[in-house]
Amino acid sequence: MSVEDVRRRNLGEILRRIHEEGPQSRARLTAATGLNRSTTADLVATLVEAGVAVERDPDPTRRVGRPSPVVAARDDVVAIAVNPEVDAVELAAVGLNGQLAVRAREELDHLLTPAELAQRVAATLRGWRAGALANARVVGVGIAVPGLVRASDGVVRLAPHLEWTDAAVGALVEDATGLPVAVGNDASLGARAEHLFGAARGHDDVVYLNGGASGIGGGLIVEGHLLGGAGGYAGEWGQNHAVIDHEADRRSATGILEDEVSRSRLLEALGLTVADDATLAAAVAGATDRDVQDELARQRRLLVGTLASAVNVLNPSAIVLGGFLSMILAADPDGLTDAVRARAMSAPAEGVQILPAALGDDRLLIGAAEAAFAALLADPLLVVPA
Amino acid sequence: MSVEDVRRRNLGEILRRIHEEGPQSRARLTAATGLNRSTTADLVATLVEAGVAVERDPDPTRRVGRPSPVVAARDDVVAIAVNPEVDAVELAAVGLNGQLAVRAREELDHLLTPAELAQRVAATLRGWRAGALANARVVGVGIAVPGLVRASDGVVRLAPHLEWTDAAVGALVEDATGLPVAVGNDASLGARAEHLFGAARGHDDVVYLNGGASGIGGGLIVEGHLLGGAGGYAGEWGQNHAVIDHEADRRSATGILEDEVSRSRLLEALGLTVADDATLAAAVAGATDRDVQDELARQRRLLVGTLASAVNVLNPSAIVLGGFLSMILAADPDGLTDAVRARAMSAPAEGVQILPAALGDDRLLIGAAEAAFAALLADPLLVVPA
DNA sequence: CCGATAAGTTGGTAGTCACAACATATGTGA
DNA sequence: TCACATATGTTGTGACTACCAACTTATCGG
Repeated sequence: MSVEDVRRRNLGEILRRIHEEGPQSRARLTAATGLNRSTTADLVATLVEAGVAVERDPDPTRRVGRPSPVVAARDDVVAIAVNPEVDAVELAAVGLNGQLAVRAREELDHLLTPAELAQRVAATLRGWRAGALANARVVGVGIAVPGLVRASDGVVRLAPHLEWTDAAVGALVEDATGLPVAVGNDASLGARAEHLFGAARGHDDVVYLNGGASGIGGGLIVEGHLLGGAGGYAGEWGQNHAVIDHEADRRSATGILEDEVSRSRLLEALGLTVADDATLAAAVAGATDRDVQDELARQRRLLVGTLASAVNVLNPSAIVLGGFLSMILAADPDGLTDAVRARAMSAPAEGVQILPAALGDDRLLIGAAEAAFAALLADPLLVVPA
Repeated sequence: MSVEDVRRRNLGEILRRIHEEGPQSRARLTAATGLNRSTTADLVATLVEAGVAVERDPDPTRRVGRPSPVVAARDDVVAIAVNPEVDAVELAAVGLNGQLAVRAREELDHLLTPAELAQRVAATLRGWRAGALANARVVGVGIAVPGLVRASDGVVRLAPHLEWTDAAVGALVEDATGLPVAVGNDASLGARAEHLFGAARGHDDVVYLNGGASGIGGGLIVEGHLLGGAGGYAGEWGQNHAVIDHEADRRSATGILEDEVSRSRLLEALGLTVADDATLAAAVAGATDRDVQDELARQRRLLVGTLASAVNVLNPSAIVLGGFLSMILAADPDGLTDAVRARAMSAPAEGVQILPAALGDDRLLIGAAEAAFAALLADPLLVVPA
């Protein structure tokens, strides 16, 4: 490590703070980083010069002393976030300030191939560059894929619902757009988003589980970092076998968690065939039917086993539940939390909060953009101005 | 981060390398760190001056070029490692070179109190300082406790076999010895030891499970770091509920993993009452009895479920099994590995190795010493010479 | 014995942050 | 309205660290 690395890190830390915490005064940055006033001023000037931050006149405060200028991340520095689904592709341009600048949902009548995805991303980006993003600087593309992703090189090993196997998505999109591309598992990126901007904000050790139509995915935040594992495949809770205390609770032959605790079984109990998450949530909240309550309780029991194990092994300070899992939580928040506390060891359990995910539909796009921003935050001067 | 931090880190990295990898040439350190020759020379000189490293004449090599001096960690810089058990206390002085300088086992006829442990550690240390450690510099004490430990302040929340509850072991031993003390869970420290010097050497993502007489403990290495969790309680696999596919495999009412997969059930199948690990291992290896094979197979089946879940969630590159779990592995290594591969998802499973622990009885002492050395390695100049 | 190779040694340089002294902007109270 | 306290920005200097280039030393092979 050399002296230049110090600057890289300090620039990165300041940029990260204004990115994650929003605009703030130079004085606050000085206090938070422990750097000298003069150093902070110099670093901020460098970030402004590099085109990633702006300084503006201080907000009128009611405090003595010389007002400190407010530093903010530029909203015209953006990452392109992409989330391919079975029946649509969602795209967005997310600013370094955390706001979605543009957003599009392209409905599909067929399954995408990876090559087609690359072309669509490039085409959409061309359109935006001629319009909404005319003056923006695009620093990269982040893609949230529902499947197993080797994060290191952006190869999708297996995405069953998209029917992709060993697809070099990262390389394809890089070629089509000319931009650096980060690819990640959708649930892992969702975990990152909830950690930075959602329910798990401020928690350094987080277990995140998301219940979607196609199963249960997850992500782990360990000491503030998204855990990837050796290959980048970490977080696949759904395929674990559930602990089933009473055989009466079993619904599937295998006992795979996502076969037992599932959105479709919940829909079935409600007598619905299809529903978006909002409709489902309302139906669950309004249900008084005994069958529905029983099914909710059954799924809750199995979920408790998984969460208690996670508490014992990982000792998180927060567990965040998204998708239909948050509805199971909402049906009886204290009951679920108490059950997990009772089943896990007391020391790790006493500190854990179980929370519903706070970010809505934007979660995956924000997470994907975050993956694309990672390089810029690690070294704000590396990415040269357009 | 300031320029001085750069030196701290570079000093720490060099000291860590010679500590973990053993004596090596300055040239090799230069290549490994990417630093300049002159910088490496300067840093090594600083470490020698600080009394933590020595430079000696190069080993005769058969290579052209000027020989490079060999840098080694000093063996007279030691940490005191302590492992309180139910019927004894094990103590050792472990050198920064990784060797055990002195070792003692003090048998007990009663359960220790935390205060008594502190007195014993202080007394033993006084004895050593008058003898074997007369010229050594003791930098700290590391204690491996069989129980839940809050690593931040060294409080043992619960150690059922020692009958300790909320015991401020760290503070007591600090007062008694005047040295900085690190306290950790025994299995977690064992994981660290196996990671640094044992079976998991070179693996950055490791799941370690140890089967002892009192249950199953574990530790997690994530990206090369020991995972502590929010409170420092992470790694308690034993209290998880096992996934029991066939009711015939169940032996306990609760289905708690360490009640099902247990050393005592193995002893029972073998018709033994007590045995040390070596005896047990020999008995397991030599057993041809059908009942023993059945019990081994049953425990193996349940262990497979736990390991497969760990693979899905954590995607480790190695799983290390210690204690009687390594005997279950040894009875059929390929069978266990194949079963885990078959049950876990294929992408994370394809890269995982399941290995027996390589360190013997010294594991906990080495892990405990490592915890005590951590401060010195983070900042080699912080700890002033005695 | 000489050339090739590899590495140690030395003196100078550049980058980075800290610090002190001074300047500036705001609120408070007489 | 004005002096003063407070908080912060600004500027120039200094200390620390690693890098670099040039030189020196040690070994091997022919």
